[in-house]
This record gives sequence, structure tokens and C-alpha cells, in this order.
Amino acid sequence: MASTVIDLASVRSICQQCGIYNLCMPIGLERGDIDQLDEIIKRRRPIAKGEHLYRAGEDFSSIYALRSGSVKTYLNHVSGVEHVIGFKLPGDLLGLSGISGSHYTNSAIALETSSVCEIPFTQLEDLCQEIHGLQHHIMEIMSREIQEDHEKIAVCHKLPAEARLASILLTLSDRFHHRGYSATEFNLSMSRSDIANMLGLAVETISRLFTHFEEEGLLTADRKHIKLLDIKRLSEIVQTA
Amino acid sequence: MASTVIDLASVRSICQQCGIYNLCMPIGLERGDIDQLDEIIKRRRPIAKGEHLYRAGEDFSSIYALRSGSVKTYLNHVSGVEHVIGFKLPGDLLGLSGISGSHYTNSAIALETSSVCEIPFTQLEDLCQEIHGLQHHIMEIMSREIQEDHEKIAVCHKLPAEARLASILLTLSDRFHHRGYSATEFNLSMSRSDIANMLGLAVETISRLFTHFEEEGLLTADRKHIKLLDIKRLSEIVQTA
DNA sequence: CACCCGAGATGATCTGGATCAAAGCAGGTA
DNA sequence: TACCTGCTTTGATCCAGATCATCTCGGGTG
Repeated sequence: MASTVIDLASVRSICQQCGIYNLCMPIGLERGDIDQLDEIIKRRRPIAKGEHLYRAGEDFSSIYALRSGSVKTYLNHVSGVEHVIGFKLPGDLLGLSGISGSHYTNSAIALETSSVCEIPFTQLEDLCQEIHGLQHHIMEIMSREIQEDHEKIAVCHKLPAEARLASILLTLSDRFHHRGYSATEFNLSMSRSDIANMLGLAVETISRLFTHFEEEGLLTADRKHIKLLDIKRLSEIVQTA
Repeated sequence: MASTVIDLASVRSICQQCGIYNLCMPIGLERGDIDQLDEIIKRRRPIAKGEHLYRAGEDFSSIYALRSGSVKTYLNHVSGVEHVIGFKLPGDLLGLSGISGSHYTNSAIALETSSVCEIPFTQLEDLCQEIHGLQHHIMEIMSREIQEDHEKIAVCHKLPAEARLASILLTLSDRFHHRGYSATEFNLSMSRSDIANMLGLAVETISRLFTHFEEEGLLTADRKHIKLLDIKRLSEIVQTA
């Protein structure tokens, strides 16, 4: 291969060229502002499947923006049991719950090869004082996380198993769609038992439900590959529950 | 009654005299800064039991700091069923999940006569740009809310009924203690069915568990009045679950 | 290619907590 | 004072989903 000629201008503002930039920082930043943001962000080497991004208890100093891949966050109960909190997709921010105590309060593990941007939090905070709108943006993101968590609490409180699975599938569908992927056809990077754990159900129940949903013509599930065939009926399951 | 002579200096900085000031704004603000904060805060008339502070879907413009009393937050499922998200005590901030969408995403109803400080959010944001530390403080509060929500998700996922009730009682105990009240003796402002809903259980189960806990000598429960007799054993129930 | 191993599916059985049904109780009110 | 009315407790029964036990399958490995 011929040696690459590096165009300095194009090296700048990696953020601006990032496909998911509009997801993690969807604000009208001026060119100069983006450069400032760019400067504090550290790009990390790819994270292999099964590798931890951070673990509960470790010192908090940065939040992470997921660029590609997917990550599972979980809490460790005293008994050693793992409680899955959620699945993060490109554009999502990780580690926000660590701000208050100076330690990460959950653990994040890659479900597949993933890449992240590390954002040193103190520097980000300083930048928030300079760049108009950035402060608001971060608060919005945190607000949305709170909102999503509330919905999770509601789902796992009272909904029957069927509705819980339908609900998580529809949520994922939405999130993929929002990222420009198909809303009806996608690959699950998480295992059945991660899904079960996240929903407070047994793996066997999830397995049976997938079979059941297939029989009903609601979807096809070949290993990790999911096709949603009847989104309308799936939402009805969630709503009438 | 004799007409009251108003001392102007004492009217200023109500925040500083507020008993829970250190809970909602536990930062070293200078006298002038507190005055600024004071100026944007609107004191509301007391909210009667059963009255809504805000409802899901209403326009978001302010967050609220609970000064006294207690408030229940909940989501309305499409089916009309109510999902209790949490109980707020003096010093807690309400409405944070509304920041992102410009609408409140949950509803807040007073469980007893309560009072709140209304904080117009846009003004608060502006102040965050002026007062060093305020921005960080708000982010810390939001971070803590995320963290608490994660714990709620974990609790209602897998823990058996016993552990869930023990867990909420211990959490309340902690929170009362943190506010300077007894950790072992307190009044529940919420009904049994609110507790049940919040924990994803049936009222009958809660009722039976209280009886069971009393028989075991873990606590006494006379109507709303609770005395925790054996906190150590209660935590064991949570941990060994 | 044969082997292995962990994820997933399926079947049989068990059980924690829901649901249904009633009765007890406290606080408000006429 | 007696009577509601809504909360709480208690008891009897039922069932959704857990648990236990196999079995299958696909993907990696020597």
C-alpha cells in the first residue's frame, strides 16, 4: 500500500465525522466548539467481547460514549448474583451513575467487539461552562436515562412474562430504527439468559416465549437473528397486559 | 396579635435558614450565591394530601425540592394501571425526568400535607453557568437518582417478596436517618397498596409479610407506625436472597 | 473429522405469590 | 352514637413461571 498522505484538516474534528455524533451530542455546536470537545475526548482501542469497560467500585473519572458494538450494564448483588440493568447501543452514554460517588456503581461489559470514546468528566464539566448548550445537553441525556429507568421499573413490576419480552423487543426495535437500522430485523448481541435476567425471568421462560411467539407468527428467531413480523400485535400484548 | 415587625435581612436567604437546605443544595455557596438561588425559587403554598404536584404529560418548566411531607411518583400504564416508581422525602428533588422531553414523564402526588420549593429550570440552568459548583451539584443529584433507580430495578427483578419488603424498609430507615430522624422508628405515609405496587407484589402479600416479620420479632407495625427491632436480620434477608 | 462445550429448547413437576372471598378495624360524618 | 367507607388482615385456592432434568444444536479445536 502507498503511504497515506494525512490531511491535517480531516484529522481534526473526528467527532464531526463520527457516524453517531448526532446521537451522543445532538446539538448545534459551532466548528470551534466541536474541536474543543474533540480535544478532551480520548479514543480507546476496541474492546473485545467479554472485556469490561469498567467495574462497579472502580474510581470514576470518565463517562463513555459507545461508538460501535454493544455493552451490557449490570449490578452485582451481595450474594454474587448478577442483575442486568440494560443494554447500550452506539450513541449511548455509559457511566453516568458514577458521577455522584466518585466510583462507578455498575459494571459494563462488551457483548461484542465494541469501541468507545472516553470523555474525562471533569474536563467535560469545564467545557459545559464554556460551550453554550452543552450543559443542557448533558442534563437532557441524564434526564432521559432516568426516564428510561423508570419505564424499566414499571415493566418489571407487574407485566406478565409475555408482555415483558414483547416490550424489550419493541424497545430494541425502536432503538435500532432510531440509529438508522431496520426496525424489524436485527441481531441480538446478548444471550437469552441476559435477556431473562434483565426481565427478571428464567431462561427457560424466554426460550419458550420465543417459540410461542414464532408459533403465533409474531416473529421469527433463528439463534440471535430476529425478524419482527407483527409489531402491531406485539404492542397490543404490552398494552393489554 | 400584634403586627409582626419584618426584619428584611431575615426574609432574605430563606434557603439558608431552611432545615433541609443542606440536603437539596449541599454545596458551599457564598452568601451572595445563595441569595441568587433564593431569588429564582418560588415558594408554593402547602400541597394537600392527594393533590398532584404535577402530572405526566404536563409541560415541564420547573423541578421541585420537597421541603416537608412526602410525595409518591408514578407512571400510568396504557391500560390505566398505576405503577409506583418511588417515594420522595424532604430534600429530594422531583421532576428531573422531564428535562429531556419538555413534559413531565411521571406524576407526583402528595401522600400527606407537603410543601415544595419550585425551581424554574431554565433559570436554574443559567445560574449553573454563573455559580461554580452548582452545575456539578445538579449533575450529582441526577446521577444519584440514576443509581437509585438501578437499585430498584435490581430489587424488583429477582428478589423474593420477603427481601423486597425488607429492602424498602431498610432504604426508608436509611433515608430517615440521613435526615436526622430515627432510623428505627418512623411513620409510613404511604398505604400498604402503594408499597405493594412499588415492589411489584400484591397488597395481601405485604400484609402477610408484615405479620410474619412481627412474629419473627423483626419489627412492630401498628398501622402506619413502624419500629424496626432487628435491622441486622433484616439486612441478612436482603443479602441472602 | 470427530470431539467437546456452552447456549438453547423442551418436557415434567413444584411453588411463591396472585387471586378470590370475607371479615376486622379505624377514622370520618351525620 | 351509630353508621359508613376505605384500608388492612386473614384464609382458601389457583396458576404463571421457577426449577429440575434432558436433549439438541452449532461453532470452535486438536
